[in-house]
Amino acid sequence: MSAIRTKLHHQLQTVTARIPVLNSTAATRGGVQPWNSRLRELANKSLFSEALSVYLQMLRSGASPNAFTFPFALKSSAVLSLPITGEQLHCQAIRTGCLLEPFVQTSLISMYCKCNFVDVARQVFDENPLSRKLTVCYNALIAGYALNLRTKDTVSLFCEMREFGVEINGVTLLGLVPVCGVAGNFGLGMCVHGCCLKFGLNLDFSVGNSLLSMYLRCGEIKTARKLFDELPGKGLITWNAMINGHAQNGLANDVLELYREMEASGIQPDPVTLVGVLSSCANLGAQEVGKEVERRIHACGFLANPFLNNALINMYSRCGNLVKSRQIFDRMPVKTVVSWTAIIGGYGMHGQGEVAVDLFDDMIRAGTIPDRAAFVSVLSACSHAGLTDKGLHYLDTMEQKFHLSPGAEHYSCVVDLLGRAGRLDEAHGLIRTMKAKPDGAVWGALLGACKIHRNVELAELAFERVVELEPTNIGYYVLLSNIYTDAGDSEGILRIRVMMRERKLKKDPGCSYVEFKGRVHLFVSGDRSHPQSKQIYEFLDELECKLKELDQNGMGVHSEKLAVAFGLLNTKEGAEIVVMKNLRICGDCHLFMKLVSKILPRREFIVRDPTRFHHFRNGVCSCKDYW
DNA sequence: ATAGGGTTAG
Repeated sequence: MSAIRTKLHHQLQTVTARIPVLNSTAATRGGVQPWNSRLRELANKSLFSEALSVYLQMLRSGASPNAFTFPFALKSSAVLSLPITGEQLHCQAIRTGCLLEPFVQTSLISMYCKCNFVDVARQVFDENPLSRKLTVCYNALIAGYALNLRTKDTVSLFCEMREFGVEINGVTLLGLVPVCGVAGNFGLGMCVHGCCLKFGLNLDFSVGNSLLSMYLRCGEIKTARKLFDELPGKGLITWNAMINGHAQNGLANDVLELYREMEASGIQPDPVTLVGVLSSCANLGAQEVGKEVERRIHACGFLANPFLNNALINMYSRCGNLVKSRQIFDRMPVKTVVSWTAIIGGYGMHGQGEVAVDLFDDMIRAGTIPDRAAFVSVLSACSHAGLTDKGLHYLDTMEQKFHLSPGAEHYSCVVDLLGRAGRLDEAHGLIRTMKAKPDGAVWGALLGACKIHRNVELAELAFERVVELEPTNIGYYVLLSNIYTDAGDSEGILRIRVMMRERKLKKDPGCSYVEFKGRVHLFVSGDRSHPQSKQIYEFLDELECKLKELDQNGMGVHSEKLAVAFGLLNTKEGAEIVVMKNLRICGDCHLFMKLVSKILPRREFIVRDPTRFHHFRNGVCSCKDYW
């Protein structure tokens, strides 16, 4: 921090030399008032860079800034995160004798906080005794500490405020919220909620919104819902907090429902709303809802919003519509690393690893610096497409060229990569020497590779580790059990079964989702609650009969494939995507789809299993390595 | 006339 301070100080001195010395004649010549109203106008319209250039024009014209000028200019440099400009303003406030004005003081503190110079803000706060009498100054600094997640400083300042008897208002409590949303600080959040009740601020519109997002960030969905229902006025931000909070907790179906509720309540969504909805569509494979959102984006004129475009690319990629996602990507005038990552991930998921890898190289040529997430997408593309050496090369590049230290999420891709290629010892060696702590996914990837290459000994070792890390993940028990099955080791199978019983682990019932006409239908194995389940089962029986004729091995049809039947039943009417979640990727599932496509050769449908999409057209699947 | 807070993508 002191190094940054020194650097800033140096810059401050150089710019101070360039600042024109203001004198009274200059000030009277121009008159500051018209400049101030122009500044206010621009700042109110959020045109902050324009506001700053107006400020510069004002200086050039010879007018002297006064106490009404600085808050606007400081807010502009805060929003644009321009600490150097902010320091210049600080310096000019000193020269013009405006520094001790409460409004200027508060704006300054806030500006330094927003530019991540909280300690400089603290200095400004400490240097002026007036600060300790003003709620607004405390509020600005508390919010600054909280945003930088400095829990201790945030809380001690809040306590000091109470000790000195400075008035606490809604904004004070709002400022505290960011540190409450961090895992482990939930207790603090409860205290803040308690304070809100104590000060009678809990029904304040903004405080309510803030508490809501705090609970959602902590994963306290039920508490959030209760608060939401109690809030007297629900505005755009209330709905946004709710929708995005649910989206981040992976509750995609609830998001779609909330979105409908929001529309019904007559509140128009903004880009922030739609980003959350699109991310849920991506997770559910709900392309129809996604398309509806896209139409809305066009209608509302949000087309230029980069957040929305990235969310659209992600949604179409994950829903298997690579043509659409590529179109949007190509049309984006400014592509960020997030845009590239979304499109690379899309191609990677579909087994088009070569395209993904080429795009990654294009990105680097275009001068975009990849971050850790971008490397995850390219490494996983390599592992899906079997581009072993390419993947190893990227892992190397990541460290050597971009100075990013790979995390467990990167190593799990590379272990998968080596494992699939049969280089099990190298994969094991990598785990032993990797710098990050191996997590369940890393050992799980090795276990999966042992299944492919039938290595029981290494599988047992990997299983031991993975079960230490994720003792309740049933998938790994099933995987080892299948390895024993392949090896004909009936004792092994029994051991796993006993272990699962001792740990009270039960296999979750298989379930699938189907999107149909903007609704996502959930099917659980053995469940007959769907209103159309009678027709679905009849259709399933019909399918099964035909399948038996074709299938000599007698694979049978499980009820967890209900969703597939439902999707096929409605294909004529537009069910586009059949999402098969939690469905084991085993031979019979693939065979099932193959047979279904023979029975229904003219239907076109897409099946998504947990790792990729399979597009069936005229009885043929587009995925090369599918059969 | 001027200050402090809450919701966004991979």
